[in-house]
Amino acid sequence: MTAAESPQVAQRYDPRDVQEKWQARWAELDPFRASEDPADPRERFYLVDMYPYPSGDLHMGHAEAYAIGDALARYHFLRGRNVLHPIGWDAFGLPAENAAIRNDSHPADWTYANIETQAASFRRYAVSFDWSRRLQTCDPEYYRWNQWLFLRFYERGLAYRKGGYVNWCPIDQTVLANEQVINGRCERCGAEVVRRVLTQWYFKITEYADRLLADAAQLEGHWPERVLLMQRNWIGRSEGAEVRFAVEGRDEPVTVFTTRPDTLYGATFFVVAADLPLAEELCAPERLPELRAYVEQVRKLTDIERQSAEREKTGVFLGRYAINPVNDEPIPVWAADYVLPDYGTGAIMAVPAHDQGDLGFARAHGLEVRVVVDTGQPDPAQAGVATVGEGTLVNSGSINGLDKAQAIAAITAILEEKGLGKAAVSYRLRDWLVSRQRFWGTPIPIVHCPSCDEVPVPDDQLPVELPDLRGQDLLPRGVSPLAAAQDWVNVPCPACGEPATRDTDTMDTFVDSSWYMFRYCSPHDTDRPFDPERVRRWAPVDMYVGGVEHAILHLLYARFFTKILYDMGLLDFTEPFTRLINQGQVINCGRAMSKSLGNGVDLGEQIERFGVDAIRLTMIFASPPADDIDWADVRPEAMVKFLARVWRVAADVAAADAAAGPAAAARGTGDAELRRVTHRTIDEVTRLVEAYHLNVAVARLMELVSAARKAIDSGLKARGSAEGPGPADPAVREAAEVLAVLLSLFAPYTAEECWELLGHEPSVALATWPLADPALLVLDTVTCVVQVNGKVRDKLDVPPSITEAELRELALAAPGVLRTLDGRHVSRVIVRPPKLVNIVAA
RNA sequence: GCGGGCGUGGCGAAAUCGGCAUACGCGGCAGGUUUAGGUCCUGUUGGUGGCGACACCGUGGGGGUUCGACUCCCCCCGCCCGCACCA
Repeated sequence: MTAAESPQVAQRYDPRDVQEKWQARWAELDPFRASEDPADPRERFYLVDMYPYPSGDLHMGHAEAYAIGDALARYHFLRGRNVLHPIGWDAFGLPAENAAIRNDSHPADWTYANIETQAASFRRYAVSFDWSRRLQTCDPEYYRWNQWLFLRFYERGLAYRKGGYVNWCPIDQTVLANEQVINGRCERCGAEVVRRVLTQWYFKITEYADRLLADAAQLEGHWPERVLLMQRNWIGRSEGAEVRFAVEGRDEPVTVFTTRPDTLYGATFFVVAADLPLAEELCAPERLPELRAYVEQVRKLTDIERQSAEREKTGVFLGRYAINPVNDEPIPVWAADYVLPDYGTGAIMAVPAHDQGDLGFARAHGLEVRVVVDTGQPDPAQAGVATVGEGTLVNSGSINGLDKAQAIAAITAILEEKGLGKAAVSYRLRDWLVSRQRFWGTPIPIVHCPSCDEVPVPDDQLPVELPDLRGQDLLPRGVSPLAAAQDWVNVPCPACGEPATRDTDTMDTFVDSSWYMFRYCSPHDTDRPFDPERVRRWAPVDMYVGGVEHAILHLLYARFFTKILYDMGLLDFTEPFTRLINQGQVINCGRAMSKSLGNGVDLGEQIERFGVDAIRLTMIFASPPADDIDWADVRPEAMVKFLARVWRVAADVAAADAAAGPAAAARGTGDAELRRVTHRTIDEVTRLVEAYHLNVAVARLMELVSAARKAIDSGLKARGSAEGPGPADPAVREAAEVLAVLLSLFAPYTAEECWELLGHEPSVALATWPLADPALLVLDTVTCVVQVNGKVRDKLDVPPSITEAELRELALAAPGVLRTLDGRHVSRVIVRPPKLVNIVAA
């Protein structure tokens, strides 16, 4: 029997032909709207795909991410849950602004045009969004709540302004948060970041460092392990002690942080970050010119140069001595750039014998290296390798002979007793720098008044809307373009009414994305950022789908916001995303797609060629969700073929029904063998989807299609001789229906076509997920593998209920076993009924 | 350097608990349909040896535990990711 001969199906199936038809029907049906009815008995499920940045049309990466999210969302819909699956746009940001400068237009033009393009693409891509909740962060109705939240943070001391070293991107002409600097480069444009001293707004995320760390335990097992790990590393908690050193010529002692207070006797010099005002303070007057020259030199270095560990360690002696508090020994004070100004206190006690960085400095400048922990390893002064392991304290007065842990406890106790220090914790995490010197973002709702200083804009004056700037007005000048908008900047002080000026910076766009998942719950609320009642119903997000590139930035910030909102009493949970799955990247020929490599693949083109269903299926089938997909390795045409096979099963059933009159066949009857396959498929696909093994789920569907095909063809071949079930068999219809519903997770158009062919309406989206009949999952015979010394020598068909004794006897008599044994002595028989027997022979 | 992850056919990948390695797909091969090519359909496809029944080898390498190891343990090699003077 061949396709060409088949009387059942003459026409060919092209999945591209049915897309428009179903888009129109779905728009009418609106099947995915989440219900807010508190009386709705369905279990709620909240699934969020990370919202896109509207940089143009959707691309291959979006196609993968949303195919995964949509499959899961549709699964929960079909399981009868009240699913919230919203979409929005991360619509503020630099590219819009740069486009506006190029085109002499307003960033909003570019932004909203791209959003419309993407929205249309999402509809074509058949993603099951609740479109009524769509949000865009550049809408004043959205960003006014950024401002509202900023003011609440401000009231709590969590938003504050301070001067200090910041990361400045010379291309984008704005400051960046620490998290946005990757290997010393701007994460957006790749330019080398330089350090500048500026007064900026910060969110006090460091105050939440411990909670961010502790609550990560709740996410264990539900978030990818590496994301949790990256967050833990980023927060970088270290335990140690603060030690106060008196310094000649200064009244106040200088505090240092150390993780190794046990090595205090080994401190042979003292270093302060050269570019900290403290360095000048500590410097002997005659050494000042030298220090200043050095600092000048340091400033010229980029962060990349400065942080290179191979570089010779430079520094200058400040002509002063600090007093080691445990032995009153004077140690020289140096200024150097290997000590960072913004970690710990910006000053350290240097223990060259037991710290590699300090050792490098000591060797470069001829400073003493004194071993105080005997680790049994070679002398660091000779070997050039600091010893950091366990050992016994030596040269350390009262703590001699103790081990590392004992010594840390002892020294800490001594310091505390004498008021010279205490146990302390330090974090690598810095406060989140949120102000930006660019236009297309949320204005910071603060007014600067000559007499009242910082004055919050009153809530009833929110939103502070952006002024109407466009084109050249937006050129980066090192200060925010907002500063040039005189009409906008000059306002009466909300407190005293005298002339004052608005803060001209805008917020980091990561502020927008730190709480959008709550806004989705009541996106049209005009009185507050979100309705706590509704958020309580939906949130936290049950499933969050997005790329691992946000492992630190967005996810850390969103967790931070959630904790603040919890503290404000607006949420009753402390973690925003219960479960997280990362999708991999779509690459091409082994590399990320890029214009410069010319290996880009256009999503729209792929869809034109193969249709939406085939592209979605390609994404899902290629690999597990978290793995990268190399587009050079996949064959969308194979998916087109598969879809046509599925369709042909449904079409054959429909044709057989038409020939036989109205199908009266009873459910639950028909070919038993096919029914078993169908129900096993239901069972397995359900389990696989629950475990996110979507690629394997598709493989199971392919097997079901093959089984259905065989059942149909064998019946046709028989022609009255009743050799096989044929297309009219109820089991075949059952298989086709199950197939349509299960397939709808991945290929909604084809699923709809099949569902319709099988006589159902209006949409497979309103179908129910099938339940496997347990009776059909039990096999009446099982293949038992019989091994001799671990090698398969025979196979037996046995009933699943076979006893150990019976199976043992059968196995020992199996021909393959007898042949292999060839009279050898059987020393042991391991029987695992009903699937395996292993015979151990001499 | 530190931390983490991963190595399975020619390729993408499967393998609940330690129990038939390579499901499913791609590619290849053979056949059918076709005037031909393509499409489509069917079969086949880890390696070596053998006409064959079969035998041996085989999940990066080496060792171990076990009746039995892709799976657990130790050592090594390779690749990927994160952090990288954080005191």
